Parts: sequence; C-alpha cells; structure tokens
Amino acid sequence: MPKYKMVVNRGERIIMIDIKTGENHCEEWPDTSPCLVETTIKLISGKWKGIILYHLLDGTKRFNELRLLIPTITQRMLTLQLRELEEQKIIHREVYPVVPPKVEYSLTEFGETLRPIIVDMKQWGEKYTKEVLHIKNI
Amino acid sequence: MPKYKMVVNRGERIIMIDIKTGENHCEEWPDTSPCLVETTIKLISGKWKGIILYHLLDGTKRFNELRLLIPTITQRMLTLQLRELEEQKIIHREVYPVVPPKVEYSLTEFGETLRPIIVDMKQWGEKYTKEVLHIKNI
DNA sequence: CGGTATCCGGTGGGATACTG
DNA sequence: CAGTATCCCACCGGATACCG
Repeated sequence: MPKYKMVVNRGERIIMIDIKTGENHCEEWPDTSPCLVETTIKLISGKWKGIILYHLLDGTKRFNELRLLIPTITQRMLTLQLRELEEQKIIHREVYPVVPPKVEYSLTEFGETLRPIIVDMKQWGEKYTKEVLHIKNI
Repeated sequence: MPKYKMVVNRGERIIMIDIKTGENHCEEWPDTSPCLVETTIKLISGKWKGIILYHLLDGTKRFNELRLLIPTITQRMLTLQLRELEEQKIIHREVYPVVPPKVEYSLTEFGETLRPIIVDMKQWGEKYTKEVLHIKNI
C-alpha cells in the first residue's frame, strides 16, 4: 500500500500523490492534468514572478540590477517575490559577506527547466502583439 | 511618422506600439520582451483561467459541463472568468435561444494559438510533480 | 547595498439568495 | 440551465520610513 501526500491545490482541490513515484492516484478527479496546469501557472504568475524569471534567464543578477531592469517594482515586492522563488527552489540566493552587501540571484537547475515555457510565452507575446493590443485590462 | 498606441502594462509600464505594424518603439525600455512575457502570463493566469482553457482545449463545453469539470469553482467566478476570456477574444460564447437556456463555450482561433503553451505547462507540471510536491503554497 | 517594519487601501473572490 | 445581485473580508501590494 503506497503512502500518499495529500496536496490541496487551487480551490481546495485535493490531489493524492504517491510519495515514492510522484504519481497522482486521486480517483475523485480522474484527470489530474488540469491541476498540473494550474500548478505551473501558479509558479510563474503572481504579479512579478514572470518578469523576474525572464531577466534571470539572462544570467546571474544582483538585487539592484533587478530593480533597474524592473523599475516599477517596489523594493518590498522584489524582496518578497525573490524570497518566494528561492523557497520554491526556482532561484538561488548567494550572499557575499562583504561591505557593502552583495547578493546575487540565479536560476537553479530546477528553475532552468522552466526556461522553455518562459521563452514560449515571450514568443507568443511577440507574435500576437497586435491582437493583444485590443485586449482590455492588459 | 507612425501612429502609436500607448499601452500601460503591469506596474504602469508603458509600451509604445506602432498601430500598423504592431511593433514596439518604446525607447525608454529597449528590451520589451519582459512585458510580453507578463502579458501572456496575465492572459492565462487569474485564479481559474488556466483550468478553464485547459478543459476547452478538449472541445466545446456547456456552462454546467464546465462547472462539473471544475467542481470547486463558484457559479459567479465561472461566469466572470468566461466573460473576461470572451472579451479577450480567447473563447467564443454561443447562445442558443431555447428553453431551458443552452450556452456553449469554445476556443476561438486566437485562443487556439495558446494551446501549445497550455499543453507545455501541463507537461511541465506532470514531469516535475515530485519536485512540486515540496513547494510551499502550491 | 540590500534589505525590514508598519500602515493602509483596493480588489479578487467566497457565500448566499434570487431570476428569466 | 445559466446566469445576477449583494454582502463581505482576506490579503495583495503600494507608500513610506528606518536599519546593519
């Protein structure tokens, strides 16, 4: 009898994942794919995650470099989003014990696996710029 | 001299788009790619958009079909999200003038262009289910 | 330089009731 | 069947000030 981890996904959706294999054995929700789409979206959405990840695709960046690249983000939000991405093992935070402080952020190996998706989204945005023009609230 | 449409993107970021060509000519932000990533994310994020689109990849669905496929969504939210997707020309809403009412939702041709991205996100979610297990707040 | 701490307003979204 | 209409509140995220 395999052991399960119950994961409450968006909207209290429960998925039942075999701890050893990582497979979902939830029978109440035969097709678990939707929640996996949601999981991925949730990882890279949030107001600033996508743009931060996009810039890190380009290589290691210092805190203030990111601030300059994303001038409209507040210091507080940049910190919060970076911490969250760090906790999710998507980025790595390297602190150099020097004065003044130096902190570098980079994608982890896991974070790198998101690269194709980010790139695809960028390319989609580029390809359909015209269409997107007419969309409200964007 | 081309005419421009100024688009205020996330965080009051302004992009300046040539109405004829759809190209961005904003000089204050040389690399406009990040905002295009954000645009794409914004389109498919929102608490329920991804999962709704995922189910519509499968074909035309009625209102209550979607409710059953996404049992945890409230009627109100399903309506709101569907209307937004409709306004964004991503889905099509077909109302049949019958009693009782019958309304069908389907992807537009434009919405179909998002298919590869949704599918990729699903596949990423499937591939990294184990890793995602350990991520907090997911 | 790279952060915290605190305050606070707007809004996303749930619960519930009603309807053509 | 496929929606509206209200009410309400948690929390996201902005502004500002301060710190090691």
